[in-house]
Amino acid sequence: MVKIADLEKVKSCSGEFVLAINDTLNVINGKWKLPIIGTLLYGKKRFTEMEREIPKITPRMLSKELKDLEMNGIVKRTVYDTTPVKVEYELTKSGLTLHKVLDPMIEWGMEHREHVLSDCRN
Amino acid sequence: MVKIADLEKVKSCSGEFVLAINDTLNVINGKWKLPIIGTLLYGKKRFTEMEREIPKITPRMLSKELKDLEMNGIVKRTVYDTTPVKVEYELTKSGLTLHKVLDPMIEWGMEHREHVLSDCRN
DNA sequence: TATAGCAATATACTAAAGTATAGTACATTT
DNA sequence: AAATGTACTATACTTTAGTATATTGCTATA
Repeated sequence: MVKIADLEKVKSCSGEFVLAINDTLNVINGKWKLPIIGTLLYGKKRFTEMEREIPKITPRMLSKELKDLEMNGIVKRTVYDTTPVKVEYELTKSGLTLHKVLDPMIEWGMEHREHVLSDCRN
Repeated sequence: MVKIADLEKVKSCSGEFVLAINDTLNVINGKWKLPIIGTLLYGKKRFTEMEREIPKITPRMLSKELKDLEMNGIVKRTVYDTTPVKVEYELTKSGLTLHKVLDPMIEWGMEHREHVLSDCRN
C-alpha cells in the first residue's frame, strides 16, 4: 500500500527530474545543435569551415546556434587579434561530457528502431 | 596522421549517430511528452485522469501527444468494450527502457547546472 | 429532464523555430 | 579596380508547435 505523502514526494521529485532533463534537452535541441557539436568533436573550427562542413546550414542559423551553445557553456569562442580577425570555436569541458548523454541516446535510438521494425514484420 | 578515407568513415558514421539521436529526441521532444511519460511511470492511466494530473495541459495537446507516443511505440492504448467505453494508456517495453536515456540526462543536467553556477561565482 | 463525467475533436488563433536572400565591413589576392 | 574570403547581421517570410475555446456523442446520476 502506498501512502499519499510518499506519492507526493515521488511526484515533486520527478518534477525536479523533468527540470534537469529539460535543461539537457534545451542544450541539444533544434535542428542544428547536434551537427554543430558533431563537427566540433573533431577539434577547433572556424565559422566558414563549419558552414562548409554542415550541409544546408545558413550563416544566420550557425551564428544563432553558436551563440546559444556559447551561452549554455557548451562551446567556447576565441577571437584572435590578427588582421583579419580569426575566430575559433571549440567544445568546453561541459560540451565534451555531453557524450554521456548522447551515447545512451544512440544506443536507445538504434534498439528502438529495431523494435519498431520487428513489430512491423509481425 | 589521419587519412582522409578514415575521416570520411568517421564522419558518415557520426551522421548515422545523429540519426539515432534524432530518433530518440523526437520521442521525448516537445513541451508535454516528458510530463505524460512521467505520469505513466506510476502505472496505467485514463485520459481524464492524466488531464487532471498534468497541470495546464489541454485535451487537444494530450490527445495529440498520446497519439504521437503511440505511433512511436512508447505508449499502448487499450479500449475496454464497456459502456461507457474505458480507455487506458500505459508505457510499452520501449517506453519503460527510456529511463536508460533519461537517467543520464538527469545526471548531466544537474552537473551542468552546478558547473554553470560555479562559473558565475568565479 | 437537467447535469455531470468520459474521451476526445474542431476551429481559430499566437508564438517559436527555421529559411531565403541580401548586405556589411574588413582584408587579401588577381 | 574587381573578385574573393572571413565573420557575421538584417529583413522578410514560411512552417511547426502550442494555446484558447467550443462542441460532439455517449452514459450515468440527481
